[in-house]
Amino acid sequence: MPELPEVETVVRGLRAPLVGRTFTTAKVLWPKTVKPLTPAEFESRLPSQKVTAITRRAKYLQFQLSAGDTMFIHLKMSGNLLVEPTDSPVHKHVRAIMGLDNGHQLRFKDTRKFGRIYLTDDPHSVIGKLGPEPLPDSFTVDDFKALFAKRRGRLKPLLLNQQFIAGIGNIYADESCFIAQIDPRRQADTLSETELTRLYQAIRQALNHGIVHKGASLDAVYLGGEFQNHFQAYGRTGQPCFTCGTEISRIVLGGRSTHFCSRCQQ
DNA sequence: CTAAAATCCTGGTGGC
DNA sequence: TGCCACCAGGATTTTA
Repeated sequence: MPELPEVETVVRGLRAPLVGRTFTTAKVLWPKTVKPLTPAEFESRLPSQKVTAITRRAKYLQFQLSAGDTMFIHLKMSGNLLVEPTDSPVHKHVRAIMGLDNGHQLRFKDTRKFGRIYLTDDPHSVIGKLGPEPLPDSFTVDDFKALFAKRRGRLKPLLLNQQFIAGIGNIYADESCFIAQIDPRRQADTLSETELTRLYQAIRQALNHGIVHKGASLDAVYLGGEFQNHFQAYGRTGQPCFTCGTEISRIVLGGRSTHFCSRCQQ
């Protein structure tokens, strides 16, 4: 359940139960979950550290800890974080358990085992190479245009490149291109000033919409609700474009499924 | 330099 | 019901 809006929603939901709490135990059930530490190192280093703040950088959750460490969690494709009573049943896909000082546990559940938990005193080693966050007002349209200077390659893979711009995933890349009415196959250095301005606004609109909507109904999203109704391109292969009625196309671009309207998006 | 393919993993889905 | 190919919201590494 990745992408910036989901991660932001998870962060907001974890602050109340976790900020101010102290970790008392740690158990790694799938060894590769932790980096760069071994499970034994992680299990001895986390306990006694208190959570002082939880923030987000790109698709990473960032836990500020009292001993000066930072714990980053990347959910990748299927990760999720649960706060559950210590005596409650542990789901089979839980990969790490972090005990709290109030009878609860933070449990990292991740079916596909791609997710990672980093514990380090050097945040730069984890998030140092990430591109800019697209949502703060300090990130201007001029900043966005500057990113495209002397960049080659097609547009969509560039939007997915976290070192180029941080936080955009496959869904919001497709949605942003649709909103901006730009073909995701375009060479990045052929976009006009007008198109770049549209794309900048589209990215922020799509991401903000995702945050607002998920904040309101996170449960409905993952219980199989009407979430997909909010997408205009992603996952709508063969269905009519809401703008012109043309069937939405699906192609593979940069190894990722890509959905777009061949008529609206030029 | 771009770019495609392989890799890490499990589970759901749709075709036969 | 079984079997199988294919698909999945990420990101890095390898290969061309």
